[in-house]
Amino acid sequence: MPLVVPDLSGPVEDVARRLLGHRLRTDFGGTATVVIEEVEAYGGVDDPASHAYRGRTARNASMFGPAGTLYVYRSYGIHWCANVATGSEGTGEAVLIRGGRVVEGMELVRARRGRRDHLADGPGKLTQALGISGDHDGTSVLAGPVRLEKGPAPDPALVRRSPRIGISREAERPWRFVVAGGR
DNA sequence: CAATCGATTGCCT
DNA sequence: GGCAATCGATTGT
Repeated sequence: MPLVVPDLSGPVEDVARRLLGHRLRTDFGGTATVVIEEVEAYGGVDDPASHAYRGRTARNASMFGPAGTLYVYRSYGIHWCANVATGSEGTGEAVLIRGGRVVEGMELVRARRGRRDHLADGPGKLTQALGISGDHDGTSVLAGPVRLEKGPAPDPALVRRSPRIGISREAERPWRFVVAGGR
């Protein structure tokens, strides 16, 4: 019997890479699904680039939840960014879902985004495409309303690894994974 | 209590 | 390629 639930155990950078090819889906107001093509891993209190670095706070509490807990935070006062907590409860490790390709609910996504392309090729764009907001912070991607589902892993030859984007500290840690042809 | 600054995006030149 | 938009958690006085 194959595992039907995403495996979120193990080192966070391994989980991040594993999430490539998985799907993120929402059903409210219509169904929209994105295949994940870009992710970044963030560690817990030992990772200076992570929101969890300074310990548990009101904002980042979801990062410290059990694996599968959705951590949604506001970025630049405008956008929402979605992460999935991984590892053991209390570690603060999470994977930032940075980008993907819309495979279901195309017209719904286009309406939400107000444009016909570049629908989910960035963390803020992806959350807008799926209708994810702070309301979903703390929910589990294993139970919905925002669900993570297993999908076929991409060709390993197409997976690129690079430093994380948009951060000032510990920028050299190569914990960003992208499927080539994506961003 | 006031100041600071993003794990970004989209429109401008 | 440059930069404004926008807001709340975090940090400083």
